[in-house]
Amino acid sequence: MTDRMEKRGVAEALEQVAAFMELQGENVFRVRTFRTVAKVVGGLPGTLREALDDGSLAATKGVGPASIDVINELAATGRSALLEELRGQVPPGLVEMLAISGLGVAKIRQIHETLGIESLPELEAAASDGRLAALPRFGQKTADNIRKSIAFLRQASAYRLAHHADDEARTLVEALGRVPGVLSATAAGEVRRRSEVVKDLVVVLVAEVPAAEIFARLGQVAGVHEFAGQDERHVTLRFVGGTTAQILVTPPLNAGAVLVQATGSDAHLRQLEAHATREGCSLRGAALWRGSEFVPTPDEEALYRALGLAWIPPELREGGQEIDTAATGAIPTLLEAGDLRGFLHCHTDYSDGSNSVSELANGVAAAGYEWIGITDHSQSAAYAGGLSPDGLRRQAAEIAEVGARMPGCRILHGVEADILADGALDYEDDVLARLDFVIGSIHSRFNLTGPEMTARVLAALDNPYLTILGHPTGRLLLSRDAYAIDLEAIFAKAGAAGVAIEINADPHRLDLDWRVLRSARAHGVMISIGADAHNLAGLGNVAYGVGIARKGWLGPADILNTRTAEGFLEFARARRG
DNA sequence: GCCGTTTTCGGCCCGACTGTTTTCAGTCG
Repeated sequence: MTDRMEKRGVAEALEQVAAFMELQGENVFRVRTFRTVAKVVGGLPGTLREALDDGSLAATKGVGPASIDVINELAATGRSALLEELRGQVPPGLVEMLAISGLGVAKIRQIHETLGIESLPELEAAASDGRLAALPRFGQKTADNIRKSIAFLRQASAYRLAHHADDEARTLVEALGRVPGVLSATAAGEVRRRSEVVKDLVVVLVAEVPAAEIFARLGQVAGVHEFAGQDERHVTLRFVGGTTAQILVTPPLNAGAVLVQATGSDAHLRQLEAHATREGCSLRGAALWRGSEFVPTPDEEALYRALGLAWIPPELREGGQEIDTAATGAIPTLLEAGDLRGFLHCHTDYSDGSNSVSELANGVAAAGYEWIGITDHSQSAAYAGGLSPDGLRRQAAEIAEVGARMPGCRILHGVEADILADGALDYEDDVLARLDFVIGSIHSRFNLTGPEMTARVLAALDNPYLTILGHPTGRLLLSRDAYAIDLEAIFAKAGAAGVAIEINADPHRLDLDWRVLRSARAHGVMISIGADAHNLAGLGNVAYGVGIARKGWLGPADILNTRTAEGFLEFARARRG
């Protein structure tokens, strides 16, 4: 198990404790404590073991002795007596219901107590046959919304977020790479394409022995529960816990063809097949053939070269223009993580982040960035501890003080200002003028109509202090759709006005979507990659933002935070006149 | 459950929307 998996497992157990307690009617502040501690554990920069041993976890604000006891037990045994006791007292199906939008603790308890419902299928039935709508303070709309939400959850459950898929794939690749006879193990499919959500885990094994021998050894891999759908090159592994993965085995001579086919989207592979046909070739049986002649493809370059194509980065293999472009040899240089000089969009303990200005700045400097832009929440975001103008002033003083001790990394003072319902930013101009830059984001009133939402954002773009439009569509992957907004209109105005638009790199958001990035650039919009980090672990979000930028064909010059601190400040100042 | 202190007990995030109701409880960000 990787360290990230261990932290995630413990964090999830703590979340479960909180959910069970909440459904039991436990004190809301006790519940909140377990949620807070779960977040802290999930956001630890190093391993859980280190944080327990050096006392840093126990010293973290919000983490007390009762939590440490539970975490110690989970770390040592993988179990928690507290959680198991709670499981015996509350039907686990009720916890699943907490994920349904519009259902909170009170309604779930009401449903449980009056209708005896303990599972999602039972709830779905009651929402359809009128029993739910007949309950006091329920109605037809509530029942319909619950039905819709259950359907959405079922559909979403086939996918996982990119960072979860990454962790699973990494664990799998490590384990499979150690199987005797395996020369290399590579995650393919959506993980390798750096997709925002992942349905299928696919791993390609290059082996020096026949596939059958490898298959015979897979049963010994830790956690493998059963095999399914086996043929001569391919097997589906099912793991304890329900994860499944497609495993492909290839001899070295064919590794390129197999990896290409295991990586590309259906659309990419269809286009590739059509291109191969025009070249007098075909991809059959996971190999490349020119007429009836077998063409060896020891790596991907060999396959693409044989078809008269430049190698295509996996992120681009989505069936867009990549094959036509590769035929002319003009695949652009894509953004690399190392191109980023500045770290943008992070929250400190001044609002809802868990680290101090100094801790974050040091973490960012250690990660090799030249500058960091601190952006806590603004005053209207009361639930996130948003800063009053006075809070901003105190933070400015602390940033100046910390900055004086850190010559290697410049600390810029920004804010993530709410865009209010009328499009105004959440401070008066004189407050915004004191900041180095401003990210504007929507955090409330999501239910405006498309035209209203568009007008709201267009109005915000008129504010000369706005530097970057944050998470522009508000989507939460697998949980909340983007709000209705006319992105083309936003792009046109932002491009003309010199406002950058964010790729929010939080793996729950990845917003802008990669599919619209080329259109944004065509309108002259500068793109920034915002980590939206709430703790040191959030520094790792940037990799997902880089993946999305690459999927959108963006290069270093398209990205605002590849500039020096001074270059970035010039961009911000250019609008202020 | 945790914190902080005017320290061992009181307070902890709050305003707006939704669907129900006909004045507001529950949910959400």
